[in-house]
This record gives sequence, structure tokens and C-alpha cells, in this order.
Amino acid sequence: MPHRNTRTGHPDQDAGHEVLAGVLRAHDGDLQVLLWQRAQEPHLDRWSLPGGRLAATEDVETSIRRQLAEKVDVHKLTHVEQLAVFSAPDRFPGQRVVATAFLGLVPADVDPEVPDDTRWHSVSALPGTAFDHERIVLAARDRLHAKLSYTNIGFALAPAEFTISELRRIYSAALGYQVSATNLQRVLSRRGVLEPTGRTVSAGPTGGRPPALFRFTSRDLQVTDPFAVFRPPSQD
Amino acid sequence: MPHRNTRTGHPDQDAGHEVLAGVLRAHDGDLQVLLWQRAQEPHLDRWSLPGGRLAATEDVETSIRRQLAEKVDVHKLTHVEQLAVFSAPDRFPGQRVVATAFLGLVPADVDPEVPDDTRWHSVSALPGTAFDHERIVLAARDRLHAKLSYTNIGFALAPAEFTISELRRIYSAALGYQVSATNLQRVLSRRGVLEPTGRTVSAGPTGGRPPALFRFTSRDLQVTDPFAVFRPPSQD
DNA sequence: TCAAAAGTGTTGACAGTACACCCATGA
DNA sequence: TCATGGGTGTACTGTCAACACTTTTGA
Repeated sequence: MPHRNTRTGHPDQDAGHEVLAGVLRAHDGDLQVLLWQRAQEPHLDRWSLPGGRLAATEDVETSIRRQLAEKVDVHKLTHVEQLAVFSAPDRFPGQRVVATAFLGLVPADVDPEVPDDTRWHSVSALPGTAFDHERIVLAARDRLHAKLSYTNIGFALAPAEFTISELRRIYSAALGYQVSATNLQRVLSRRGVLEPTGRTVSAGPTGGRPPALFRFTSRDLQVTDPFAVFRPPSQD
Repeated sequence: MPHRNTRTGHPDQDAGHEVLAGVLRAHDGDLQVLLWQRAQEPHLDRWSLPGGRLAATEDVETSIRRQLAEKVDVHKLTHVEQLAVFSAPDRFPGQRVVATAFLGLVPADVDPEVPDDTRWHSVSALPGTAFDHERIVLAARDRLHAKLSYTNIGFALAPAEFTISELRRIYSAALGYQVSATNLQRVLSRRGVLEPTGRTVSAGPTGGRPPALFRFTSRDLQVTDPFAVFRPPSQD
């Protein structure tokens, strides 16, 4: 591998291209991002996004998936998409490094083994971050917020099967405000995003009606609300 | 200037970063993109997007604006935004070049002086394009389509003042299907995106009621329809 | 006064929110 | 049978598309 990643420093002094990912999950009622703590200068001890140098033979998405494999089992990454390029000439001290930033999502039920120097942090209470990584995290959060509204991207945050209550907790955490379980089910069902599995789960220790299990009908990203206005004329 | 742009070839053999823009306008009832015809190999005579190498001291947006200044008067560019990174290792023959692609918009009323080797082409009938530039043009078109629906981005395609008929022609061209003048006015007015100037224009040669002039209330991009669903709870 | 173009009024479909109400279970 | 959480029925609201209708001009 000709390049070393940001964790071990950047031995090559040339201008370069790095890939970085804001990997998010909904957990314990809030939205968290995976960060690792830098072990050397610059920005010693500050918290940083996973990623590293783009290699010569890979495109940016292949690269970020490869680099994330060190931190999160790739099979648990349910969605990866480009966010934006961050390219301020002074964003990285001492050399020119252009970054392509990604949004990555991990479902709420898996708790992937992560290295010792990495930790999940609440997006609403970020620690001191390195470089321009805070902006990238906020861009990832904003993209997720928007896509929850007009796509089926919830599949990437939810387990394979779930109750509506669980899904409500996930959406509430991701959006940062309470979402109604009633309307969540209705909207997603009407759009054909959600379907019942037919099975139910036993009621909790405090009693109550046993909840039904649902799943997402597709686990690929689909736009479910393509035209808010100015739809093409109906040809009936 | 340490780098030469794609028009004159790439003399440096190192891996590099280029910026490219799909510059769009609505004209004569269709959506057009500005392309220039390559004067040498590779891809001699094929049509290509304006852009060039990223210089060491500029960020990608500064760079694309600088490079577009050669083709289009920058003051006529009413909107520029990042689209995506194109980074397939073989996208550029012979060397590694990562591209950051942009969407640029030009209003319908100005017909900027463009160099001899450049021409506006209908997006729906593209000529043979170089490299992966066709994909970039289509990404620009798709982004414009989407943003017309939930933002005020029409300001970037329209003149400073316009009649609803003119605006209807612009939206129809950009979207590729007929839009109703009635509903266009109503939706944009309700959202506070459009306002009457109070002045009217004399009727055309075939008679008819003289149309009123309108303008966009803002010439900065604003999201006018932020939450399709899952709005935050109303706090009344 | 008539044709043409601009703009308004009105209706209906539909999506989304809010909330009352019914359902199924454990204690 | 009661408390608890799950799920459904329904009314209300706002947005948009469709289209009839009115307004204002030139010939």
C-alpha cells in the first residue's frame, strides 16, 4: 500500500487526496458519530474522522470502504454516500490535502467491535475535533435529516426487523425531536417503504399488547417523494 | 500559474485534481449546457466540460469560478454548487485525475460571449462527449430538477425581472415538461419566493392583457420546502 | 367587438398531523 | 379487571393540480 492513513500521520509531503467518513448510528436515543483520538501531532488528542489517503488504483468510494474496514466491519455499514469535497488550502497544516467526505450509516442493533482509540460520540455534544472534521460531521447529520424525509434511508439505521416503537426511537434520535409512532407507521406504509412481517414479539415486562414486527421492503436507497411540487402533468 | 487546463492538455504527469462544471441555462425552450470542442488527443474533437487543474492555493469553488471566467463572464454566473467527485482510476487516460464536478447556472436573458470553440448544446441531445463528462452533465441536470422543486433556485435561471409567462418557459425548459403558469405563480407566491414589482409591460403584438413584472425576493439559494414529512412538532 | 394573453376563483384529491378510541397482553 | 403499551379510525388542515372564469389589452 503506497500511502499511510491519517492515523499514522502523512509521511508523503506532496499534495494529496484523502477520504473521510462521518459514520452515524442512532443509539440510546441520540445520534452518534464514530471518532478516533489522534495519537500524535498535529492536533494531538483531538478527535478525528476515520479515513485516509486515496490509493492510486481505487475510486473514492472503494477507498473509504477499505479504510473503514479497520474501524467497523464493512458488512455492518448499511449505507455509504458522498457528501462533499473539503478543499480549503489551509485545512491541513503543512501540505495540501483535499478531502472527499462521506456519510456512512450503521444499524442500531449491531454494536461493531471498534478499536481502543475510537469511540461513539453524540453529534449534539462533540468533543474537540481535529481539522475541519466538525463541519463534516454536521454535513453528515444534515444530509441524514433531509433524506429521512424523502427517501427510505431509515433502512440503514434500523435492524432487519423491528417494532414501530423501536423505529420511532431511531427516527427521533436521528432527527433530534420526537416523532409520532402512529404517523411514522402510516407515512412509511403508505409509501410502500415498510411492510409487516406477520410475526409479533411478546409484550414487555410491563404488559401491553404484543407489537408486530416490520421490515423495510427495500434495502437500497430509493427516493419515495421525488417531486414536492411541479410534478409532471398526469397523462390520464 | 503552475498548471495548464484541460483544454491545452495536461503537461504534468502526476496524479492530480481537476474541477469541472456543467454550466446550464434555459434557452429557446430547452435546457442547454456549455461545452467546448477538444483540439487535441485524447478525445480529439469530442465535446468537453469547462474546467481545469486545481491550483495549490485555491479551494475547489474558487478554482472553478476562476476557470469559468475564461468561458463565461463570472458575473453572469448566478449560482455555483458542488455536485460530486468523479474518481474512477481510469476516467482519464494515462494518469490519475480526480475531478470535483459543479453545477453552474446562467440566467436566460444574458447571452454571454463565449470563445469560438465553445457552444451551447441541448442537454437532451448531447454530442459525443469526452471522458465521463456526459455523466456529469446528467448529474447537473438532475440536481437542478430536484432543487427547482424545493428551493428558490429559479432565480439563477431567470432575468432580474420577468413575466409569469417568461418564467413558465424557463421552468418548462429546465424540467423538460410543461408547467402551468397559473400554479407556478401560485406556488412560488405562497412560498414568498416571488413578488410583484408593481410594474407591467405592454402587451405583445397579438394583443392581450399586459403582463405584470415579477422578481425573486431573494437571489441567494434558500430551501423553501424543508420537510416533506416528519416535521418537528408544532409548538402552539 | 372580438381574439388573445394574463391573471383569479374555485373545486377536488391527497398527504400529513393530531387525537380519540379500540386491542391484547401481564400482573 | 386494570394498567400498559400497541395499533386503528377519523377529522382537520394545508398544499397543489386542474380548469372555469374574469380582466385588459391590440386590431
